[in-house]
Amino acid sequence: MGRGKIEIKRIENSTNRQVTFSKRRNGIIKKAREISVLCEAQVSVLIFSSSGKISDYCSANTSFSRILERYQQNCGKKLWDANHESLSAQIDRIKKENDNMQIKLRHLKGEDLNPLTPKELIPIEDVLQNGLDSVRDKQMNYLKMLKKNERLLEDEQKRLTYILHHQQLAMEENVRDLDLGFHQKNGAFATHMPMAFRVQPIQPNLQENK
Amino acid sequence: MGRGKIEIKRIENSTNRQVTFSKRRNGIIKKAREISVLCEAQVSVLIFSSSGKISDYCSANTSFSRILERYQQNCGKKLWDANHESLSAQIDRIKKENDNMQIKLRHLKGEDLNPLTPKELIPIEDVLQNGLDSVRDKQMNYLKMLKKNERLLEDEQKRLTYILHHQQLAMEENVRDLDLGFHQKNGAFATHMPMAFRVQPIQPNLQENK
DNA sequence: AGCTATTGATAAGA
DNA sequence: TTCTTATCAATAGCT
Repeated sequence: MGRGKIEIKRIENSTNRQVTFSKRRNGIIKKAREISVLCEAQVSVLIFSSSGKISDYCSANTSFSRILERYQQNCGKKLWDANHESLSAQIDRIKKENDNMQIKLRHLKGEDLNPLTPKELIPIEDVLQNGLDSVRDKQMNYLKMLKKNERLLEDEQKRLTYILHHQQLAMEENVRDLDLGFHQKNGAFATHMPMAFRVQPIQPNLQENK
Repeated sequence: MGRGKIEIKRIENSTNRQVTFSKRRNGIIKKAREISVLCEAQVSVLIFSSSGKISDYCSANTSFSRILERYQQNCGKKLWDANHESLSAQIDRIKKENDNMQIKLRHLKGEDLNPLTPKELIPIEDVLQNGLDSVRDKQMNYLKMLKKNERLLEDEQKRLTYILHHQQLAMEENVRDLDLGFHQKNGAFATHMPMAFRVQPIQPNLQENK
């Protein structure tokens, strides 16, 4: 069909090949559409050009997924071996791992110990003992830390009380100064004020007189 | 192309439809083969007739799997949603489960306890204590059983010794009888033999005089 | 299944 | 890429 008959073998001329690809691809997809309408067929067509361009067709009344699934069911061939199989294998592997961990967990919880021999109980006991030691060690650390914090808070409280005391002394002195009247200069007056501003309740590390 | 033009719509006559399907299906597959040879294209065609008959074509230089994989990679569409997705989801679910168990196991082993609060340490401690109690309980049971077995074996040994003793007595008596000559009947002679056959070292439960 | 008149597809050229 | 068109291929209706 065309101006001349052509042999069915690779078209060497690249441009020609590209053009022919385009035309024939359209033809195939048109045919696919026609047969699916005329004969109520379900058709899926996937075409990759040599340059990697992709074209596809799928009957209107279905989807690629459904066609593939149906194909696989009907003829037993595994279409997506690579993917499906590897995923299945992965699932099996993880499930196995899961089961093993489940068993270990159960054993550590003291469940399902009956089928175990005394020899198998020993490592379990060791792990439990170690775990218990670690947990209790950790708890002791927390306790120590709490006590330490308590001590620090006490110290801080003492410090604040001390500062408060001095502040009060300073204020009392100010009041006395005011009572004496304004014969003194501001410069002298100011020497007492910094004491009040230097009280910063929290952040003992920033205190110069720590 | 044919003796008359036809509209592209469902062919009502069933026989006709079937025939047309056959012809056109062959046509499409032929076209697919041609384009794949002429243009170095990779082509996949799947066709289901309305009666469920399946036909397929795949370029010689590749496979369905590869084409599907390539298709999925190139155009992002997920071909096997139903399968692939569900498998992926399953894997994710199991992996999550796995991770959780792994964490629990680590905690029970006394690892990775640092990020835990004291409050979170308490149930872990409880589980460990329970597990340890169970394991040690089990070990105690085994010990008891061992001791019990030991006692049973001792009893059995005593019994055997006793039987052996009687057997020896019987044999001595037999020897004495033989020395006296054969004036006695076999019946009387036989009364002593059963003692020997009744010695069955193991299986104390089957013994009448247990 | 074959046959063949007819329509459809397309190779080559623009 | 698209259009045109001469030519070949596919196939509808029959047997």
